[in-house]
Amino acid sequence: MSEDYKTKKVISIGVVKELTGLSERQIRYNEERKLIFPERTPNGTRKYSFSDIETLVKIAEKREEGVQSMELKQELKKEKDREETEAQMRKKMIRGQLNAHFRMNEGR
Amino acid sequence: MSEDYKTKKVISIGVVKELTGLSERQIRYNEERKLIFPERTPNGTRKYSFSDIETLVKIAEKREEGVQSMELKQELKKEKDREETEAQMRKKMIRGQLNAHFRMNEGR
DNA sequence: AAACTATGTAAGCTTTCCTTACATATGTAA
DNA sequence: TTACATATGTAAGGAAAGCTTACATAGTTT
Repeated sequence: MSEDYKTKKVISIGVVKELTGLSERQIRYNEERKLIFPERTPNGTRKYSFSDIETLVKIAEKREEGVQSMELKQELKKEKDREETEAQMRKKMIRGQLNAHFRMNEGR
Repeated sequence: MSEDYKTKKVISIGVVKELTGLSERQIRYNEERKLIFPERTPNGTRKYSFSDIETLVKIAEKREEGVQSMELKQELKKEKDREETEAQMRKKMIRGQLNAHFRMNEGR
């Protein structure tokens, strides 16, 4: 069992609708504008992750403030980049610590 | 958004089938035997959590070893009790630490 | 004004899910 | 051994959920 409950795409549109309060139309429209990327089962049913749901909620909030798709896309991209950079940083830090560790125990 | 991705019941039976490799028949049967407890939407569609899926996999493994529902129920109950006890313990420990903390800063 | 954005809604169709019921192979108990 | 219990398959018929396409519309941008 894969373990990443947050990003695994297992939720169908009806539940997404429930959890976000958005209409199916709105949910699909956000896909059309390339703001979310559900997967599809072999027969065409869309599957979303909890992460997608969070993104949808953020989008809906922004849109209420008048922000539109193009800008939202920029913002989401920036956010993703930032997250990835942070993940990279963490990785490097761990590697650094490991290196330090092995240098310490070097001539064991 | 509630945060507990592992226990939130959002997955329909088709996906559970995919993820576990069990037949719908088997999945529903385990419910009949009171080994899992999916929720229902207002219209009767079953909704499972990742946690349910993990339970189903455990059940399937045990059954292959010839263990049957009655015993499985006992085992699952024991496991649940154990988990709850552990959660309790953690709570108590935290409370203990908090108490200690406030005793330390007592006459502040 | 023309084009674009965001959303609603309807039609028609396919897929998914539900319940009920019967069949069956094994295992267990009377 | 006959009878019951367990675990699973499968089929029928119906209801719910999902999909695409298309048209309508109120604002916004160009």
